[in-house]
Amino acid sequence: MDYKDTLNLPSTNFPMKANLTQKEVEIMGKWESMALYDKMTDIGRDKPKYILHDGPPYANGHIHIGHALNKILKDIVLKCKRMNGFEAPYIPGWDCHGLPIELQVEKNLGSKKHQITKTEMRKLCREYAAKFVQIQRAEFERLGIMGEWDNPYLTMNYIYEGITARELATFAENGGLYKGKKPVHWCSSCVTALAEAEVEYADHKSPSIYVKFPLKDDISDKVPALAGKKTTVVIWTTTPWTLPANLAISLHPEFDYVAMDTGSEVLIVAAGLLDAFRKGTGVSGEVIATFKADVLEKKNCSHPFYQRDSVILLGEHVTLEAGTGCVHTAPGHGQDDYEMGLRFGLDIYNPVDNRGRFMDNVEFFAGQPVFEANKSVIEKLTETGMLLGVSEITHSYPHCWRCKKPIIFRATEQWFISMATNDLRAKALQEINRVSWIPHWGRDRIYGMVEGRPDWCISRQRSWGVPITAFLCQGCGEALADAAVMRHVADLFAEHGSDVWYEREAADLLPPGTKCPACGSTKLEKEMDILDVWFDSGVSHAAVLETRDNLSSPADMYLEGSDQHRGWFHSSLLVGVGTRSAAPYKSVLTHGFVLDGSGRKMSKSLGNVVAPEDVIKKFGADILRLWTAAQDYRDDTRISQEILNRVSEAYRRIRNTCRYILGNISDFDPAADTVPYEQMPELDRWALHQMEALKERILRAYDEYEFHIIYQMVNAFCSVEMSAFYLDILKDRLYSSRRDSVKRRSAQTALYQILDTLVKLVAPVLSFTADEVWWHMPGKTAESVHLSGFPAPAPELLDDGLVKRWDTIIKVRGEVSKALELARVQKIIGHSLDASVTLAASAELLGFLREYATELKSVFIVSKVVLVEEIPGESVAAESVEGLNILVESAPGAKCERCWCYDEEIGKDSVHPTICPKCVEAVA
RNA sequence: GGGCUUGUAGCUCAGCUGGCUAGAGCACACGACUGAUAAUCGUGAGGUCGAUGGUUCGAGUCCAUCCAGGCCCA
Repeated sequence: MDYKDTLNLPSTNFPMKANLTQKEVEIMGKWESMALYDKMTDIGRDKPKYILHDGPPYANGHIHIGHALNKILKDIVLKCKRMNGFEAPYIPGWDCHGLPIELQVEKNLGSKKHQITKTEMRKLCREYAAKFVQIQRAEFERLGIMGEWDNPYLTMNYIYEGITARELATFAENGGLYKGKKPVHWCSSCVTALAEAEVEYADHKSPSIYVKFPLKDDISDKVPALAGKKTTVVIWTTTPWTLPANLAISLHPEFDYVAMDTGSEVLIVAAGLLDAFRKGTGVSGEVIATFKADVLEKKNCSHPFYQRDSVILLGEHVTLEAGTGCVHTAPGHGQDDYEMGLRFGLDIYNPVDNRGRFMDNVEFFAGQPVFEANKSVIEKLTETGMLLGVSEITHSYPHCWRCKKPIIFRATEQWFISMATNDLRAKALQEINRVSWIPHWGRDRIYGMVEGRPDWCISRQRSWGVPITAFLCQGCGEALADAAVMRHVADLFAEHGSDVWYEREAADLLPPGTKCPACGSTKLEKEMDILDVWFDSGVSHAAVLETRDNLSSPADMYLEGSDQHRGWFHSSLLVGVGTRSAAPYKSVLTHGFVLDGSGRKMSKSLGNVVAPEDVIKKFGADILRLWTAAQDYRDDTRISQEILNRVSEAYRRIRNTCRYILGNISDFDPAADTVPYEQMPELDRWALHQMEALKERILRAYDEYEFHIIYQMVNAFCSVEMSAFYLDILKDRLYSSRRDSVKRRSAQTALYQILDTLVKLVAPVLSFTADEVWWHMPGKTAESVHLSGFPAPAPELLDDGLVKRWDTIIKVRGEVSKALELARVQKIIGHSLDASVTLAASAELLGFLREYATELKSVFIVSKVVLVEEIPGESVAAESVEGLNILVESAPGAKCERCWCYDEEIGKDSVHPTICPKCVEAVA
C-alpha cells in the first residue's frame, strides 16, 4: 500500500516563483477594477485624518531611484497610517514651471527659438510639463503607490497660478515685498540676465592690475611705525572697469597684514601674499610693521580717481590664493561684494546700463562699453599715480551660452521678500522650534539656514513661470505692488491662466481707474520678471491643503530628501510664516540620498546609475519597495546588484514562508476549525507568543518610522522562529496526524493566525505580494489586505514563563543539533530521524527535560530520546549547557513507511505491518 | 573653505546613559534531505568596531586630530 496518499502534504497554487514583473501588472489591474483606492477612502470616512502633503517633483525627465525612494517611503507611511485607523489621503503633485523646462524646450526648438513669442514659448513649456507629468505618473503608479492619480495638483493649473499670485499679494499687503537691487550674470549683447545654468566658463584675457587706495585715517596709535608716513592699501583686480563702482576694500579678520616701506610710501598687503606681490609688481621695501586686519576696520581710504571714500571692511570671503589679501569691493558687481554691501549697509551701486555701457553720469567713462573702459581706467590710474603694476592674465571667465561673449556681473532691480519685515526671520525660527524634525538634527540644519540667509530674491528674468504681478509707473518710475490690484490680477489668472499677463495690455489687467499712488499717472506698464519656482511650490499648502475638502493645513507631515531643508521645507516655511504666521507642517521627515554600492554618488559618467525601471524589470517593484524598507533611510542609502540580490533573497524567504503556511492551511476553515488557546499544545502557544512579540515590535517600528527594523524582524522571524524551528517541527504533526485531529487543527490555527498577522504587517511594504497571499488565504472576506487594518494587539497571547522554559529546550536542541552533525560526519546517520539521542544532565535540567519527555523527539526531529543520569562510555559534552552530555546512535527498530520515524513496534500490526502505531491510528 | 551628517563581518542592520569572548539575518564553505525541491535543515568560517592619539581600572561606546563619503552653501 502506498501510504503517501494518506498524508496531509502541503497543497497550494500560490507559486514559489514570484514572477513579479508580470504578476504586479496583473495585480494593478485587479486593484483598478475593484477601485481599491476609492474603497480605501470610503473605509477612512469618519476616521481621524492623517495628512501627508506631497512635495512636487519637477515635471522633467523620467523618474530616478531617488524619486522611487521618496514616493515609496510616503506610500509606506500612508498605508501604515490607514491600517492604523486613519483617513490618509494622498494627492500627488508636480512642479511645472521653471528654467530647466524652459531650457529644454529652447533646446528642442533649436534656431527657431528666436522667432517665437513669449506666449508661444509658454505654451510649449506647458505641453512639455504635461507630457512628463503623465510619464512620471505611470512610473509612480507602477511602484504600487496609491493615491488620487486622476486628480493631482499641478503648479501650472490655472487655479494654482491664481493662488500663487494671491499669496504674493499677501506679501505686498503686509509690506514684506519690496524692490531692491542684486547682481546677476548679465549678457550685454543679448541684453538679458542669465541663470547659472546658462553661463559657460572659458579662457579669457584680462588685464591684471595692482591699485593703491591711500589711507585717509591715521592708525599710528595702533601701529606706531606708520606715524607720519604716507600709507596706501593695495588691491588687485582683473576687472578694472568695476573700479568706478568701488565702495569698499575687504580684509580678512584673521590674516596678518604687513606695512612695507618702499622709501617713498608705505604699502599694506597681506603677509601671506607679500612675496607674490613683490614678484608681481617689482616693488621692494622693508617690512616695518605686522598687524591684524582689525586695526584697519572701518578706516577710510580715498578712491583712486574719484572724490569719494572707500571703507575698509572685514570679511571671511577674502583668500590668500591671489592678489594682495585686500579685496576691491563693488557691491553692484560681485556676489561676495554684494553680500558685504548688504551686511554693512553699502549702496548696491551699479553705474552700468543694460547694454553694458557706463551711464551718462559716470565721470570720465560715460558711454563707454565696460570692456573697452578697462583701458581708460588704467590710463586714469596712471594719471593719478595710483597704478602699481599692470600685466595681462588668461583665466577662466563666464561667457554667455547663446552668443558666446563674455558676460558681466551687474546689479539690477529685483523683487525681494524681506526677512526683517514682520519679523519673518525671528518668527520662522520660532516655528522651526515647534516642528518635529525627524531625524532631530534636521532642526539644526534648517535653523542655521534660515538664521543666516539674506532676503529672498523672488525675481527671475525668464518666461516660464507665474508673473510678478506688479506694475511700473511710466510717469515717475515708481513700482506699483498694490495688494488689491494684485488680487484682481490673481483672479484673472485663476480664470484664464497666467498667460493673460502676456496676452493683455496692462490697462486690461488693471482694475478700472487704477492710478500711480505716487504721481497719479495712469500710464502703468507690466513688470516682466516672473517668480522663483520655489515660491510656486512654497505656496502649495495654500493652493492644495487649504482648497481640497479632504485636506487641511498644517499637514501632519512633509517627507522629502534632506536637500529640501534648503528647498521646499524652507520656501514653504517662509510663505507659511510670512502669510499665516505658522509653519505649514507639524513634522518633517527627511531621507538621505541614494548612492551606489560603494557609497559614491550616482552619475552618468561613472556609469553607476541604477534606474528604477531596470530594477522593476529585473526584480519587480516589491523588491524595490523591500529595498526601501531595508535601508536606514535617515542616512544615505546604497543600491547595487549585490544589495538587490540580498533583498530579493530575503523576499524569497518571506514568500516561501507564506507559501508553506498557505500549503498547510488549504483545508483549514478558520470559522469552523479554530482550536481554542486552552486546548493548544505548548509549542503552538510558543509560536503565538512569538507572533505577538513580532506584532508589537513591528507596530512600534511603524509608529517610529523605522522601517528597516521591520525588514530585519520579519526576516529573522521567518528564518529563525518559523522555518528553522516551528515549521520544521510541525511537519510531522501536520503531515501524519489525522486530517481533522485536534493536534493538527491546533497547528493550523496557529499557522493561520501567524500568516494573517504577518501578511497584514507586511502589506504597507510588500503591497503586491501581500495581496497575492491574501487572495490565497482561506476564510477571507475583505477584497484586499489593504482594506483591512493592522492586527489588534493581543497581549493575552504572551506567556513569558512558557517562553523561558522553551528557551531551555531550544538551547538543548542546539546542542543536540551539533551532536547530530558529528554523527552525520561519522556516517552514523543521514537524516536526523535516523537517530536515537540519549541525554544526561544535571539533576535540575534532567528533571525539567523529563516533564517534556514525550515531546522531545518531535522537537529534536529524531526517532527516539532517552533521558538518563549518566551515559556509560563515550558521549559528546555540550559546549554551552553545563553538565549536558549527548550520545547519538542509530535509531532502533524499523523505519515507518509513512512518517519515516524509526519505531520498535513496527510489524506488530497485521493490517499495517510497515508503519508505526501512531500512523496505524491515523490511517484507521 | 563653512553648516549639517555618515563610517561595526562580503551585504543590510543591532549594540540604551562606557563593563561581552562585539551580535542578528542574508551571502559564503562543507554536509544532510529529496513529502516546502530553482525549496528546506544542520554545522562552520568571517570583524585590530575608518585611522591615530588621549581620558579611564576598563572605550565600538567619551574627547581631540586626521582620512574617506554625502547633502546644502561658498
